Amino acid sequence: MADKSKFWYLKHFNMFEGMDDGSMKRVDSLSSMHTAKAHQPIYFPDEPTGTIFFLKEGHVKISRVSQDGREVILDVLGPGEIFGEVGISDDETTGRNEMAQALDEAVVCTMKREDFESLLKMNPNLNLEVTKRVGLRLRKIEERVADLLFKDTRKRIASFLVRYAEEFGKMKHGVVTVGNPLTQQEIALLTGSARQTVTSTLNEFRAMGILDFSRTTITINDFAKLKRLSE
Amino acid sequence: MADKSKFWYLKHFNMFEGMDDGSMKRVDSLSSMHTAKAHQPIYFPDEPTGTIFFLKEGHVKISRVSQDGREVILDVLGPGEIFGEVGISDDETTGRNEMAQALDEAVVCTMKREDFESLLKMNPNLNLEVTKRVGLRLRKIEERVADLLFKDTRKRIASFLVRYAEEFGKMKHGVVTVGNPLTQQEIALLTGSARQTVTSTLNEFRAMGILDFSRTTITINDFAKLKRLSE
DNA sequence: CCACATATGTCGTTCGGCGGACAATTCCAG
DNA sequence: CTGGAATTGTCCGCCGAACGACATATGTGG
Repeated sequence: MADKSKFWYLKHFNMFEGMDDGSMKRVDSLSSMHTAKAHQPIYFPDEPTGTIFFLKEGHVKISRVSQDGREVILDVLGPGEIFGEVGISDDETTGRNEMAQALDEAVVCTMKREDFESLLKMNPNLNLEVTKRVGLRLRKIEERVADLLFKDTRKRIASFLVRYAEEFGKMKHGVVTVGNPLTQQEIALLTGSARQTVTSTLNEFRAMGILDFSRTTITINDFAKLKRLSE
Repeated sequence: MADKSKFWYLKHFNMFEGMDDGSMKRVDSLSSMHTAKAHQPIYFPDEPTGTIFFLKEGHVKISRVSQDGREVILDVLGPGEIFGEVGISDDETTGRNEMAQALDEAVVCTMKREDFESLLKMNPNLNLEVTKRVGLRLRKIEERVADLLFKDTRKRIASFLVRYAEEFGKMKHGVVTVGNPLTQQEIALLTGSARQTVTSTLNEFRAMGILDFSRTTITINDFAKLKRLSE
């Protein structure tokens, strides 16, 4: 799984590595740390303006709510990811209807966008690192668009499982285990399908011996087969 | 249309502005310029090396082809956009199955990724600018995912027209005109619908007096109404 | 440890819209 | 100007999968 190793590497690479002590102290003084329990929204009332978040531990879902109250999950992020108004311009067209919510116990650092930007200007390597991460996220979501555009529901769900496992899973003796903070309803929102369909598809995959799952964990026994089903 | 002006501004902002002469010369020596006629590919799925492209004039579509030969259009880019392996890591998991193709007469500059990266390291402002652009593209595509996930075909097509007009259109006396290098087939690929559905939806909109169109141009008479239909 | 909330499982109906078939138009090369 | 290629227009049958209804299982707080 050459893909994965790269992805993993990038994600877990400490962004602030290689910074001189002075800058490091500056980072420290400019950022503050927060923790959030599962299902808690990650938005801190005191910081309405552009804020950058660094996800240290746990998982966060980025979602959007439409007028009629329906939710769409745009992305699920893990440790090492940056979110918030990364690289977005000055006024906040943002704040609108996007929200971030902890999926499990999550630890995040926050920093004002202005501060972050000035930090970036002073640290070219850091800046490059950020660009890479955002670029990676761009790829990830492009992949998802491609899925939505030309795969049927079954393939999309398989595809989701593959990518989710590649991103967050742990491989052991050829079996991939993923701790799963997502409900089937949420998987449905991510894959653009109905909750019931997710249920039956998962059960179908289980019946085929491809995977096993409980509420909290997914175990993929036959990764290759799952991958085949997703294409 | 506050949104648009910002978007427009960002896009047309000259990335290399504010660079000192030395760097400017370096940019000049490192990049080369190419032109492509309509339908000409700019790079192919297989293309191995890391190259960055700057779109100076014209429009380019970024698409992907699946095993079974079907095409998905990931994005349509206009002047000022960067594409290629922006911010992607060292080895190229990339080259895979993505391709770029000119939609009309297009002018692009190319540069090797390594050169570009070293340039970025030397020019923090440039780097920040790149990050912003990529971030903007991330937003754009997130918007599209949201559309695909909770709008029906009709709304998606309306939504596409709105965004397309906002990005590339020219407003005059309350009427928006967009030169349109896309075929209905391509609009279908972008919105995740069937060509026939695009045809009839466009005609429906025309019958409603919302817009008018020929093969080469779309004119939107009632932008507000179109926007309402897209939500 | 019990009650209630939340999550998962199953079934059948309904319908948006995909995709085939074919006609009509527009475009372009020769 | 003319014939063929590409694009657009129209009709409709069929199917995937959304959604409602309801049952069961699992977890959580009082």
